Amino acid sequence: MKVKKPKTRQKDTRQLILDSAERLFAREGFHVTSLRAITGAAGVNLAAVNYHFGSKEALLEAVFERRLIPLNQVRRDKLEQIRDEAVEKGKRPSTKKVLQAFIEPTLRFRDSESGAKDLIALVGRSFTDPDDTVRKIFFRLIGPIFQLLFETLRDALPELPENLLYWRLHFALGALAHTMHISGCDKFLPVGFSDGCGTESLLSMLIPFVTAGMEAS
Amino acid sequence: MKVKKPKTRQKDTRQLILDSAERLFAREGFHVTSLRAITGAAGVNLAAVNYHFGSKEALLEAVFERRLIPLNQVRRDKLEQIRDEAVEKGKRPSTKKVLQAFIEPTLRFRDSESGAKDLIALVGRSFTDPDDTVRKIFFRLIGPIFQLLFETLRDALPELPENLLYWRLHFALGALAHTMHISGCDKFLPVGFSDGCGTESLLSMLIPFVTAGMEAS
DNA sequence: CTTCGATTCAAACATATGTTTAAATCGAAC
DNA sequence: GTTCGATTTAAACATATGTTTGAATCGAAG
Repeated sequence: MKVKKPKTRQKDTRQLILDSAERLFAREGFHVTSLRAITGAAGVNLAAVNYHFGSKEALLEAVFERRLIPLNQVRRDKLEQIRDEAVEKGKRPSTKKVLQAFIEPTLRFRDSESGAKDLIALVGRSFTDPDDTVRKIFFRLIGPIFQLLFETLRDALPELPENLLYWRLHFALGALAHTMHISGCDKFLPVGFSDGCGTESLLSMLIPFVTAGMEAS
Repeated sequence: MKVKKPKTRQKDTRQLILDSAERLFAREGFHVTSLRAITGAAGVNLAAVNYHFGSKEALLEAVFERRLIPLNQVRRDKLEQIRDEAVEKGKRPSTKKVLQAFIEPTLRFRDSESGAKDLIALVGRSFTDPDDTVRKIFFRLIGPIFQLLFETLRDALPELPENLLYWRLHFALGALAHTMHISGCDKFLPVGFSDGCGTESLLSMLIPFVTAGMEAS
């Protein structure tokens, strides 16, 4: 018989490792974080990582997937809903609503579970991580939802040349990634930035910013 | 005799190490790049780094300083010129001109010398580098010019609440950092992005974007 | 209680890192 | 040509890393 969880301890160990790795990968970086640091903080044996995940790289993949797959589902649903609504009404979707459909779940996700903030900060940085391992795993998970966002934005702004839309989206994602990362864990917040970095406050500032940028004449 | 007179080899070795380190730090990251990789690519002995710079950390500092100090001087001059002009005319500076004064020299710098593109990409990422060493060195060099940019922007948008200005500037810097990094070296450009990523083209897209975001109602 | 596969554990492994050392080499001033 | 300080060089050093191993331990089924 293969399965079920006859043991209570297995899930615990896997979960403890994932939590600890998520936190440390986000705060210290993937390569700088050692398996000994992860297992030490998690209170499990060093070999547990390779037993349960196979390798450090596979652990990173699991850290990403655990939260990014559900988050992507939410973002996809919202984007498709906006698309359907537009088709139904025979109108183009509003730029602001499209951006909102992507950004809101992303930033709100920070408050959903403990540790989610770290994952969001990690994702914010993975965009431009110099490490090929990190970027490859990241883009495999995030690529399709970006494609959908781009296409929905094209519906909202059909008069914009595609190349310009492409780059403006990049500017917006840069602003979002920076926000995700800098507001993700305290160590990256310079003094004076602590005010008004609650999720709702950030949303009320970021969405008008990127909307205006996207629609700039 | 195309060969330069090797009167003293010191400058040559230092220069070779700086060039090689700049390239590798930008493309692979600070911690992932080993001194052996740097000296190997530079064709100098491993111990030369510690002899000429003292440590790997001091080498990173030298890599930053070599280009960032001159670049900061240009940005400071432009910003102060805009400020003086505004005072002279008794008007507030235009938001677009302020942003332009900071962004234009930054992106144009990419084309100034070979290797500058790598440095710009490295700077773009250092904003949110998880490594304390990198961030500490970076903010020491970049902090004062950011302060000046913030103050000049406050002159341009005095009606904006300071906290909102703070965060909008952060969004703009996020867009800039992302652009600096992604357009800095080819390995970070997904397919399809290669078009229109020349400096002038980027400027003509980025400056209207961040200006509109800054001035959003 | 015994058995057996799944898990945990301490130890070892092979390799890579930044740094140091001490001898060799170079370039010019004497 | 000799001398001397500055540089280069190969080797060693101490430490850290991801991974593997084989025995110990655990939990329930027989």
